[in-house]
Amino acid sequence: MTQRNIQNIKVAVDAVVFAYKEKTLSVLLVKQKFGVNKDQWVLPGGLVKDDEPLKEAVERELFEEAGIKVNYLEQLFTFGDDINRDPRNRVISVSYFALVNPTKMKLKSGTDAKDAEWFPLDEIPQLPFDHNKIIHTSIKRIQSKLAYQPIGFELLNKEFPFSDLENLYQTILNKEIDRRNFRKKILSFGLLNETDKMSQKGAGRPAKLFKFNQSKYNKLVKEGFLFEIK
Amino acid sequence: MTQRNIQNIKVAVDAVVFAYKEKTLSVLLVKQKFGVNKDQWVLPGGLVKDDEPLKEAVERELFEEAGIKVNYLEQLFTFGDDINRDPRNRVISVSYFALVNPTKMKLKSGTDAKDAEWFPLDEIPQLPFDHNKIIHTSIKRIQSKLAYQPIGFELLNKEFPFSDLENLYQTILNKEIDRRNFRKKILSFGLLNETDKMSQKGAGRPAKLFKFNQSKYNKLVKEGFLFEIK
DNA sequence: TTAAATTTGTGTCGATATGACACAAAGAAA
DNA sequence: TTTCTTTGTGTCATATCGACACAAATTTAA
Repeated sequence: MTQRNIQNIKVAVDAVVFAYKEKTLSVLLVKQKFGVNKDQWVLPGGLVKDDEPLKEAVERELFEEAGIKVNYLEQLFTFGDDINRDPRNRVISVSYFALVNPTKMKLKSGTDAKDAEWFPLDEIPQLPFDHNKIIHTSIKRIQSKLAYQPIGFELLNKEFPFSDLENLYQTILNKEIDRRNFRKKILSFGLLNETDKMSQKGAGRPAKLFKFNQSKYNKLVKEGFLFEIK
Repeated sequence: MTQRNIQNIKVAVDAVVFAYKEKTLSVLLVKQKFGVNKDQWVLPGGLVKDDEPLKEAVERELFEEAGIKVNYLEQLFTFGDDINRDPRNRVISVSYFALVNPTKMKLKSGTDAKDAEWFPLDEIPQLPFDHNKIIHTSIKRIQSKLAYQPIGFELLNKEFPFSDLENLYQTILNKEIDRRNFRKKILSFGLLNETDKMSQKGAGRPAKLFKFNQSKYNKLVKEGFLFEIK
C-alpha cells in the first residue's frame, strides 16, 4: 500500500503436464533456452504478458515450448513465499496442472523442436528453482482429485478398455485395486458407454472398449452427484 | 518470454476471513482508504512488498487493516484471468481464505480503527473489483473442506459444546444434520477430549464442553487417517 | 494342432457404515 | 411447581465395501 508505484515483482506461469502410458505417469519438461540455467530441464512456463489472462499465458507457453494443447488445465498453487525462488529477480509462479491423452505424447514441436521431453516420475532430475516442489504438489493434487473427480479419463484414449482405467488408478495412487469391485463401482455410476469395438493387443481375451459420457456427468453434477472412488 | 524486462503487472493479496457466531457465518470487510473506491467496503488486502513472502503480506495487511491475527490461513486461488479486474492497472490477486474464532471478532483495530466490520454472508454488499466472486469461491472452499478436514474447530472456542459444532456444520453446509448420528460419527474419531466443564447459557440441560485434540489428529493423518463427514 | 499362458468378464456373502427414529434427564423460565 | 428448552443416548433396517474364484476368449509356445 505504501509503495504503490514501485513494486517490482514478476509474474510467471508454470505447468506440470501429465501423460500416462503403459503403467507409467510422465511429466513434460523443456530445455531452458536462455540464462544461467541454459540447457537445463525445467517445467514449461514463462512470464505473463501485460494484457494476457493467466490461463492463456500457460496455454501459449505450452504451445510455444512443446507444441502441445492439453485436455485438462487447472490452477494448482501460486508459489511466492520463497522470495529467492528465482535468484535473479523476485518472481512468483502461478502454477497449473494439466493432463493430456496418449495421442498427444508425440511432441510435434513448434519453434523449438525436441527440446521437450516426457520424464517418467521416477526419472525426473534435479530441477532449478522450486520446480521439483511444484511437481510434488501436483502429484498430490492428481492423486487426491482422482478420488472424487473423473479426471482419469483425460489421460486415456477416448475409447479404452477397463484395464487401462484400472491400471491408471493403480499406478497413480500407487496401490492395488480389486478388479471386480473397481469395475462394479465405476459401472454403477452409469457414466461409461460401451462401444461395439474390442481391444486386441497381445495375449488374452479381447476387451470391450468404453467411452466416458462427459455430458451425462455434467448433468449429474448439477443434481449433486459426486464421483467418488475409494 | 519476449518482453522479459518490461512486464508491468502488480501482485496483490486479498483475504476472505470467516468468523462464526450464533448460527451465522460472517466475512471481514474493510473500508477502502484511497482511490476511486474510497469509503467502499472491500476485502482486506493490498500490494505485496518486493521482499515479502505472499503469506506474510496477507498477515501484515490483516493486522494493519483490522488488527487481526487469524487461526487458520490457506491460499485460495489466484485471480488473474480478467485483465481488467482492477480498472487502473493490471493487478493479479493471490487470494487467501482464513478462519478466526469468536474471541477475535472484537476488532481491536490497529492504525485504522472501526473501518473494519463483520458482514453476515447474506448481508454482503456489492463490492468493487471481483471481490464478490472471490468470496463466492471461498464459500465453496470452506464448504468442501468441512467435509474432509477438521477446520470447523478453528471457528469455535477452544472448548465448545457439541451443539456448537453441529450448528456450525448445519449453517455452513446449509442442511439439516441428524444430531445423534453426527455426534456418534465425530466421537468415533476419538479426536475430542471431554473437559470437566459444562456450558451454562440459557435454558436447557447444561452441555459438556469438548476440546479438539490437534496433535492426535496430526499423528493420525501421518498414518493415513482421513477426517470425513458426510 | 494342441497345450500352456494371458487377460477379460462376472456374483456372493460377510463385515462395516449409514441413516432414520424417540424418550428421559437436567436445568431455566414462566 | 409446571412448562419449556436443550442435552444425551441405542436400535434396527438398508446400503456400501471388500474379499474372493472360475470360466471364456484369444495369443504364444511347444
